[in-house]
Amino acid sequence: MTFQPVDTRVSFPQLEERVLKLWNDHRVVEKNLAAGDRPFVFYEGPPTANGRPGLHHVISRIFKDVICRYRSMQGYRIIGRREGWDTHGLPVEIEVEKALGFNGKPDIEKYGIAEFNARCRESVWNYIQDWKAFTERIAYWVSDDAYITYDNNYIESLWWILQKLWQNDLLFRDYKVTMHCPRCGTSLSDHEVNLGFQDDVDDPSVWLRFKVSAADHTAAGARHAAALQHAAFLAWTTTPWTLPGNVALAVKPDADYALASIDGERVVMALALVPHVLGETAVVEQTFRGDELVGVRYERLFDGAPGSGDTVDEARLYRVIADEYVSLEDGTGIVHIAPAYGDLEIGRKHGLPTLFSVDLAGMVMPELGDLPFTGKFFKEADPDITRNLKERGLLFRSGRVKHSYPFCWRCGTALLYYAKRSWYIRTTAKKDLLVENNKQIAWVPEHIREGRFGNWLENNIDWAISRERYWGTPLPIWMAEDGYTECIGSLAELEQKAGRNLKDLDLHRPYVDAITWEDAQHGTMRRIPDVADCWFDSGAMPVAQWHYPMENQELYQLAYQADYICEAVDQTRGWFYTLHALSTLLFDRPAFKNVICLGHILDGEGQKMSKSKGNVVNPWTVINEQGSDALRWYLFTASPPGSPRRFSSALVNESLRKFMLTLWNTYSFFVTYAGLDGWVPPAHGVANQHLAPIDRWALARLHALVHDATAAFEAYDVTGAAREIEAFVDELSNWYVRRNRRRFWKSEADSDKQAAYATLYTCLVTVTKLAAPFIPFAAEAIYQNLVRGVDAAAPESVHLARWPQVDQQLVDQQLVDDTEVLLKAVSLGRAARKAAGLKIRQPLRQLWVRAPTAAGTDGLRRFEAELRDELNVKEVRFLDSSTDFIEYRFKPNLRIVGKKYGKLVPQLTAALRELSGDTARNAARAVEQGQSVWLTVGGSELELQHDELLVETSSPAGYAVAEDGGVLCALDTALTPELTSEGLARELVRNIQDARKEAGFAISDRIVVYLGGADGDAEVEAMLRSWGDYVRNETLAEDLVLTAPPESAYQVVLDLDDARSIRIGVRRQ
RNA sequence: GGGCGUAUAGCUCAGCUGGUUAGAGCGCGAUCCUGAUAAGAUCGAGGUCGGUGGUUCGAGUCCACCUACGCCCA
Repeated sequence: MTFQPVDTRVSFPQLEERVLKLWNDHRVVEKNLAAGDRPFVFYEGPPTANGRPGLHHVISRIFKDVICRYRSMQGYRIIGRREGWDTHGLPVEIEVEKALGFNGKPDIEKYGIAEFNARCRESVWNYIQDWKAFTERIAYWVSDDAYITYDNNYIESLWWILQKLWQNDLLFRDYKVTMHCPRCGTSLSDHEVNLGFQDDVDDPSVWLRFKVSAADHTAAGARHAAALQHAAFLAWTTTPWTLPGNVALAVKPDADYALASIDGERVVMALALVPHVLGETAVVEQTFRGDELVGVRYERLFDGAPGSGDTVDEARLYRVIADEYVSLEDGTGIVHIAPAYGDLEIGRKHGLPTLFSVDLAGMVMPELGDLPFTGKFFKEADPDITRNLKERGLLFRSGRVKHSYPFCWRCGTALLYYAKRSWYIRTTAKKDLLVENNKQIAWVPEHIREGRFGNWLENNIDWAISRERYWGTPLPIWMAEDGYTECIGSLAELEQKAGRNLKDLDLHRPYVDAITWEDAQHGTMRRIPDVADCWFDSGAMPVAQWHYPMENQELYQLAYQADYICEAVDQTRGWFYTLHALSTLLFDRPAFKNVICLGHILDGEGQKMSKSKGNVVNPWTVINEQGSDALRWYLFTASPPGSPRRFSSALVNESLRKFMLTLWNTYSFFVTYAGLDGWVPPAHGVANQHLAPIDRWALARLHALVHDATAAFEAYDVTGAAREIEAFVDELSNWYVRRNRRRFWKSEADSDKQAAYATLYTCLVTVTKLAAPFIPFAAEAIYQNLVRGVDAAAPESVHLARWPQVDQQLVDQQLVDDTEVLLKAVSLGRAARKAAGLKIRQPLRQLWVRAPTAAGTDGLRRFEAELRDELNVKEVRFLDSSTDFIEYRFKPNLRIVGKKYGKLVPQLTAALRELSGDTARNAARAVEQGQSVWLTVGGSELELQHDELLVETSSPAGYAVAEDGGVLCALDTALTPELTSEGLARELVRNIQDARKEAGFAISDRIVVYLGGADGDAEVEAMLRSWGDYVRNETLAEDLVLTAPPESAYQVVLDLDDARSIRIGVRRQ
């Protein structure tokens, strides 16, 4: 039993296809979904399947996936890891309308709701095959057991929720301003309204007098009523036809208002706007703060008409209110409020009634009384209304204005802002709890909680839930002619009302509309025609996905709150909100505990990807070329999840090369040599005492990684965890493997070699498990070979294996830190060589090295062999302050000193700079030994602690030096003939190796080497006398011949200097 | 118009509660190292840390305002 050979020229897309087959053959997904004991609850935010999956779906699905995989490896059973499909709503209807060539609701009604809804039901599955293939191919592991929002069971649960809200007085009927087309007789969606905005629409612009009433001011306003007698409020509007709907005037509470006189009359308006509106001749008599005017009553312009069935509280009408929403940008700073035609929110906030002036056909209502413009179309009534007001002395000024205004995209008629009866969920009733519950949620990125989401909750308004549409969850509200309503909470209840079996009833329109019953008191009960906002469908999924409470009561007890959800940032006002709102309203608790909120994916230029721009990246292209793992890794590591990211396949390629291939090649290296040696992991592991220091380092580093990656995952810091893993793989490959290659090559199978194998094996297996949630395919392939290949008892998939645990025995932070200093020293040594023009191949006599602290230098001592080898020196010496050939420089450790000495810092820095010679050396010694240093600064003596100083060293003469952050490497550059000779030997070896490789020889081929032109060269001959065996050994040369190579040998030329060269030939034995 | 976020090298990103010479990877140039590697190392070119002002001994970091972009809302 041994490992399968691994090709370094791997094709990840092909490998992934093979892994998919393995998972299918062994039903791994199924087993994984069923595994675990402790519950971990995940909620799937349902996408709509009526479009092709794109890159943004990849990112949200893999961020969902990675956390579930991690938890699963920790032994959790993931509840709710299933598909979910959002199937209702206007976008679906629009698609179907487009396909049928329809032009709005009348076309649909003519076509028939039953047939139309049947088309909608089909259309949501247009791309389901794409979705299924895509989901499998990116390894998003969910069960097929999807919840579907149009399902009867799902709808029944929604009814239960609605009834519960109803019972708690949280579902109510009130006006809602919609954009209404008077000609088509229908409300338009936001989307439709946006289609029909026109700029530069010519409209009237009128300034009006609202005369202060003689009496009946409320207490607050009464104080100033006397001063305001015979004055009028000035207000401005571009829609005179809304004036009969006026119920109040609004001022800005903290703005200044002026009582001004002009041409003998007294008017009230915002002080700041007086010069602009009244001109220079106006005289300000008195000023008030806006909120001082609250309650002042004024004379109505017209008698508006209440909505049918409404009773109007006269006392609340025609008074000044104060609201922050009032702007001083234009107009007079006093705003005419007509809730029926756009100011409904403010009306509700201030408890104002709603009065109408025109009907749904856009005609001025006869209820206003006998007026010259009664029965006219609202736009055409404007001049008549203006004239009427002028005749009554209420018009202050009039003109025309150009602004933007919405028109019906279908028929071009000016739209009406119109308050219609609508159904609301009273979220404001629990606003404080919404805010409180949000504080319990852990958001990634954190700022969403207080920022975007928190703000949204602070400004909460009631949720308008009804839609006058067809393809949606029918609201289960039945109403009698007299307005009596009942809310039905289940199919059983409806059956009881209807008095018959409804098991086969499709709960959608129009079928449900046909269910009526007779109420003894109120007569025939009919369903209201509205359907629910489809955000209600998805927001209710925690309940409805399980058909609770009709089914799954026990399951629901586990799954009533999600441990984790993840969607893109646009869901803060969408799904995140509706989940949160419904959970708080129904159960007083947050719906989810942790949430990752993803930024959007942009194209390479930072532009939003959209079909019209043609810059949409098809995920399949990337998956087929670079593989799902590479794409996943890129998306996990490239930037923090909450940031918008520019996508480029070049960067996916970088992930592939930088991480995937580094891991793969390390794995391949291991398998190659383990295969040659027939090495398999020993049953009882490797005894600790056989581990080399670098093995201990690798294991200490590994367990630090396990700790850090686990901690990052626990904080839902996916990117952090991935970046930790990437850093480790890099060090494993470029330090551990590179340093230890010879231990794997050597022919003796001693304990040292065993230790190397065991160490590398442990690192690879462990890191593979850590990487498994991120790159499920490659991790599986590696695991199958390294673990399953030699241990039939191991879990059959890495995704069924357990998450690695930190082994405290192996943790050694000191060793990890010391190695970091070593790596730094090695890097500096190379820099020093580079600066002196000395190749690494040329051995040097001596290296001097020091770390910033004595302890650091001691840490380096244990790596003397590594330093010698890496930097190719004969001897390593460690510097301390007793060495007198270097100069010391000092800087303050600002992090500590800055706070302590404040303004003294510049002088202190200067004083330290002055230290030199023996004074400096003494100070350096003191710092090294942990003693304090006395220094004269600004005339007084300061005692500086050893950690308040940073010591740097400068170059001794005759040495090649590099220094950074207190680490110093100094190389003795003097060359002896022996050193030169050895350098030449290594140069020769390198050239012969190159020639072997270029000639295409196998690693184990024995060869003959010809050295043409070397015969008689004293330097070369001397070198061969000392180093001939070394050269033969390294290059597997049976023979070194000092003659020109024959034609049959592969040849290269090694230049010794300008005049001399060796013609090297290699030939297989 | 409001809210939130983002802005650091040609590109993608680090930069902890303010602190020492602002870093990494990719790309570019040069050199080196290399019989696991599509890799690695060193050096170099490339930064007014979006702008202006402020607080501070000291600002990429904190504050204010502004600009551009993105998202959401109006």
